[in-house]
Amino acid sequence: MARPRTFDEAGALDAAMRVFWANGYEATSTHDLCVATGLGRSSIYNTFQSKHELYRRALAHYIDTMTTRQLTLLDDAERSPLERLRALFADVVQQEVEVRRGGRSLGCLVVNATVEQSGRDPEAAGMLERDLARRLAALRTVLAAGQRSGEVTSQQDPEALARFVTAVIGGIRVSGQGGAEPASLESIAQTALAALVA
Amino acid sequence: MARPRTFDEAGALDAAMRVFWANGYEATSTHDLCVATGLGRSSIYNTFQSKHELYRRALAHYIDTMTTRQLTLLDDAERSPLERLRALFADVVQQEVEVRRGGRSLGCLVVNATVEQSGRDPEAAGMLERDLARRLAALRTVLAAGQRSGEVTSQQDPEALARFVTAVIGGIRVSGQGGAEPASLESIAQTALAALVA
DNA sequence: CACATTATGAACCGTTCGGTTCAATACGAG
DNA sequence: CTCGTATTGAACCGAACGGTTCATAATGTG
Repeated sequence: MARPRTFDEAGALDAAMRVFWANGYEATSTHDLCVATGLGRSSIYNTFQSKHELYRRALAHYIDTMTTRQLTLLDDAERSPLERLRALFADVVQQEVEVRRGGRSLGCLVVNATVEQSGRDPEAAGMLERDLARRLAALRTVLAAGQRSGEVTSQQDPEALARFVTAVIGGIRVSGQGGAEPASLESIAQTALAALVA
Repeated sequence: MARPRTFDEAGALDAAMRVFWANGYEATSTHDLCVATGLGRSSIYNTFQSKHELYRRALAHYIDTMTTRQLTLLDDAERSPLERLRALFADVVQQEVEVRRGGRSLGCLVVNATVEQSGRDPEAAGMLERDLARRLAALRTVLAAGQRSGEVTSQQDPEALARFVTAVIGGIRVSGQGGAEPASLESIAQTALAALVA
């Protein structure tokens, strides 16, 4: 056969994802990607075709990890709908605290990409739209279940409440990037949750 | 004396602000700034020193316009605290609808700068921190007044509620950039407001 | 052990970047 | 009218950009 790779493609993708997450697309140079992944330029271009394609795959990798995790929380049949929502908020806050560097969080790559790229890169915009649709659908389901069981307010329909939850989560992410303390993020989540109870 | 300017510095600054708002800092080239302002390179560098300094001034200009407008709404002695908060949310939603291009909003330059620059540009981070502090202070005041008059829930202290309002506004902005319909943004604001009433 | 095949790093490519220089120009004060 | 000053656009600068080329090195297979 031929000479085998000496690096792990999945590991390189994960490293690239973290660079895009921390710096955004435009501020990340191909040199940055080489340093972060430990690969040479030709290995990167051999494996991922272009910076843009690597970004696409990094974003897909992030979405896959993050949304899978959140949908798992929202589908947890062991908990009541409200408990699942509480778990979702707790997960978001915890994650914001975990990715803190120098007093600020890195936020969420999905939010960062929405802000930086959705108006400029139709391909990224499409990925973000499909991801949002999945998350909204899962939220609508759990919110509707909560309304049926009487735990969740019926003052608005599940679609509106799902949009609200999504917006608050995005707001928590931006607040974390703005330097808000973990306790502040928790209180935001708590206020949002209180708004959802019947 | 000497040869006078043929352009309006304030107008050029406003045009530059819109480019940074739409494209972000990194994706905006000095050529883009020349086209948007109608100035030549030397005029831009004569007047604003550098791309970074022009960004700083553009961000300051945005903050000045936006926060002044919001603080005016929050300080309106003619309205009750809750009505002021309602007016603030309405203003945010209306603005998101107004700056829609190609089905998505441009969001808010303050949010965009927080996401793109706060972890990378300490000067921008400082401006954003000071602006956030001003907005939080105004919100605390009106929320505390609402609690005294019984309009606003006392389940959380004014600081926590102010953080919540700020987060939801940021979330509305990101949702607008993600392509949410105006009606969705309105329902988010409505849900947030409902969470604030006693 | 030799071959076919792939990975790799260094050197290279044209372009664009942010920024500067400079000669030509335009104007108000004297 | 002239002089000094400031503005302007075009030409220019070195550096960094994303991306390619290519000679070299490394390997499983026959």
